[in-house]
Amino acid sequence: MNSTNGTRERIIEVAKSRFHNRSYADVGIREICDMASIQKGSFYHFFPSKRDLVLAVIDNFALDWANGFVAEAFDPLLPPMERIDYVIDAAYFWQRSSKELNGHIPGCLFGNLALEVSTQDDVLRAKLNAVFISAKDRFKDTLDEAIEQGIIPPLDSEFTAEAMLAYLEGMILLAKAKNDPEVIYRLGSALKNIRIELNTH
Amino acid sequence: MNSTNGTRERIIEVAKSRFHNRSYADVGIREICDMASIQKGSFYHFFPSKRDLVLAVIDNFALDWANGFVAEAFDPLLPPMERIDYVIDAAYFWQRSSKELNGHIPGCLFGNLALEVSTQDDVLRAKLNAVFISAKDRFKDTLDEAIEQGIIPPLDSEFTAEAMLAYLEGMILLAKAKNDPEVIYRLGSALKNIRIELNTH
DNA sequence: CTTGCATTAGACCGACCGGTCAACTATATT
DNA sequence: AATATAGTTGACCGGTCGGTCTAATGCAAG
Repeated sequence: MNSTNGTRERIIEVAKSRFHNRSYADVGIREICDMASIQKGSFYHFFPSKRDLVLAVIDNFALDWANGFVAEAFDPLLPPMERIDYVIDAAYFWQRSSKELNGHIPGCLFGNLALEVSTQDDVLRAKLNAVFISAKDRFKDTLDEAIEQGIIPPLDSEFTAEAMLAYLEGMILLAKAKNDPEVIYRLGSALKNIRIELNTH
Repeated sequence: MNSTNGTRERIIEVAKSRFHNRSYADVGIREICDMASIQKGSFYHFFPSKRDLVLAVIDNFALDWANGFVAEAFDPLLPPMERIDYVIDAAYFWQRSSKELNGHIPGCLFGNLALEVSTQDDVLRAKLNAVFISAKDRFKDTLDEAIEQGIIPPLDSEFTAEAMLAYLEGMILLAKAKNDPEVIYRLGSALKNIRIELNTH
């Protein structure tokens, strides 16, 4: 019943890597097929269009992410604010090792795609936004826990979580523009001190 | 001696708008020529390649920026920390009015381009990075002034400035992904409280 | 009026784009 | 063994890509 060769998975894996290291528009179906050692016909057997592929890639990568370093960083056994430091560490080491492998920083796939396609495809944009929302929620839960335990004074955990995500994406953007992972290392310490007070609106 | 028609300037203006609202890869020479009401021959008379065009667009936009809202926001007559608030206001109103005009948030041209091309073209990346560095320097000068006047406690102004820029770009990224300028409004208040202490390295 | 140069026009190029299609093969079910 | 179906092949499609080229303009100086 299950595909034996896992061709579909191979396509997604190749596309994920290519999209992440270059851009959605710059990577063609032909190239993806070549790298997955298949023919175009096979590709279109599994995906109706390039757009459907990138949709699947986003799902796949969001899952990787959730099960991978996000699960590690937001480990409930860690003290809440240490989890936030862990996020920085994970981002730093990931970008650094990517640079060692490929010579350049790929940045965040979701951030890259969001800036590339948001103005052109609202469905894609919404899907990317959903990933950001779930990332924000992780931060929010952590902040709520820290407040409850009296580790940090009360704040607007919803907005602060969003602000932390913004700062994280911004650091990665700047690191990519500099092609220097150390940016994340240098700026990371400020992440957990970001605060948005309650009732300022 | 000077070109009368300003064809070159028209090309840059059109390209700037298209690149900003869509993406570098997605906008073709043909489309730019159509919108500038010229033929391909004219385009290639002024620009050897599409890449040279985007280089010129970056220069042009950086100048617009420096003379426009950056000059306004970093007005030496304003109290230092108010300048930083002004940056947020400017970003917010700009994105909001762009959305009213086009239905979507274009984000920051430099951020968009940086994420799109940084891994593919090192010269382009370096040019974008230079724009970010000069933006960071504006923040740094402001912070140094605020410290000197005793308005804020001493901090690492270089890194804090970089962190502020990262946060700004991150907010814009998230706002674009949500297609909602209010993100900038909501999160903006945290910008001027970002701090990176001295000697933490 | 002529020369010379900057600018413009638009046909044209090969390459590649995303996508289609009919034929073929492998595999599982009956 | 026969059949159905999932997977695969590779030729093919119209269209667009970035870029070239030649010929025709406009215009200013001699």
